[in-house]
Amino acid sequence: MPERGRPRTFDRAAALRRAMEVFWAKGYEGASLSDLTAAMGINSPSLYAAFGSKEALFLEATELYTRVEGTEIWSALEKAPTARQAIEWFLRQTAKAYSQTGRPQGCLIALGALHQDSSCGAICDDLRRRRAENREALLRRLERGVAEGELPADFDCGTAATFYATVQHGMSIQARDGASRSALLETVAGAMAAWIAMAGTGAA
Amino acid sequence: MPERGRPRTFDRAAALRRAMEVFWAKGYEGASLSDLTAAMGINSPSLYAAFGSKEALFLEATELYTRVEGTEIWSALEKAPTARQAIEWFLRQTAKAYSQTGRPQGCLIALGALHQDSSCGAICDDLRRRRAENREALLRRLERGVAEGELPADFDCGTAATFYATVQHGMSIQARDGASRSALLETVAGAMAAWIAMAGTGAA
DNA sequence: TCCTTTCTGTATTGATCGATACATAATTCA
DNA sequence: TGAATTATGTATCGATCAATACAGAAAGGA
Repeated sequence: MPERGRPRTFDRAAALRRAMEVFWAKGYEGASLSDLTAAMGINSPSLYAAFGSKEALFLEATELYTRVEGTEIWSALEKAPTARQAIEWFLRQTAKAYSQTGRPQGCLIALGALHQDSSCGAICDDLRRRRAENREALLRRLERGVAEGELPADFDCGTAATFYATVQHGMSIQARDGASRSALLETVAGAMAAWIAMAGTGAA
Repeated sequence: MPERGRPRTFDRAAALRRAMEVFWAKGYEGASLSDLTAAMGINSPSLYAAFGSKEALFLEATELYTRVEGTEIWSALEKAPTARQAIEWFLRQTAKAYSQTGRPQGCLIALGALHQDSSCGAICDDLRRRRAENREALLRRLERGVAEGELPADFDCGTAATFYATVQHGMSIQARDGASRSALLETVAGAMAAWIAMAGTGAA
């Protein structure tokens, strides 16, 4: 069923990816329509026809970010054979992703919109929800470790999930400050040192 | 030597404090001149006469924040008898400060301006410098712990300072997400668990 | 009292914000 | 081929941005 009317002359998916990069680098409020249209290679009427509004474009961009940029970080959680390795791989992939050159540093979900009082309530709510989901994913993996007997029954999964999620948020700010990969890995080393004490299981 | 000309009719220090609270809640770019003048109870010409520009006002506000709001957090570093207690008090004071009601949550220095690409280069540089100073303060306290024999000679002060500074940054985002004090203290507990492994000294 | 200096309030500046009106171009359907 | 539909480019909308011009008010110095 071919579409009616004049066909679109730009690649919607490619334009969305460019928009994601602009939001990633500048945040929701810091990214102006001029920034977006310039990066996307289109005029504002095309943007509004294809995406609806700046807010809707941002929500699509974060969805793309979650689906594309976060896969290596979060798939590590599932692939790792133990909870301990899951957390360590998760943090190491974070350090790697946050220090890659040629793209914005840190995480769009963590840094995209932190000041609720502005006119971006829905944006802040969406990012907050995604951050909460990240903690939930950590929590589930830790609880699996308890269920499988890797971790003691009294292991405090909630505390550990909160802690590691918070460490990852901090790494976004660290990365924005220009931290090298080795500096980010120092944070990982510190966070994994906590594991030893929390789980009572040594060995590196 | 009395001042020439018509005297100012508002309290400059009180107005600066109001401005600090607005920047704290909304960030540098999110705080408009209208927001600022409304909170300060003055008109924009008075703001410019007294502070110079929005940028200069922000720099004064961060200086005030560092001097007033951070004292309990950073004085804990010096007062604590051991490096271990210094870090723990530092984190506990952070959890307490970041979860106080009736004021913005999280840290102005950590959250005030994270997107450099905007037109706020000097602002971002100033905040980044202050964040680096915070890590340096942690580093000095840890090195003192080594010098005093509390910590082993091969204790990696740099890694630990980076780690704890990053945890504090993460706690700002956690606080912005509405985390309760007990949730922030979970992060503190996780971070202090790392101490046991890093320093090789147990006991709570 | 008059002059100088500084602050205050009103009104406004040019620039930029997010979002659209409108005419034209390009396609499908009948 | 003509009508309907959708996209594009130009040009612009009212609102808001940070920052000021200007005239009047309130002080000290002469």
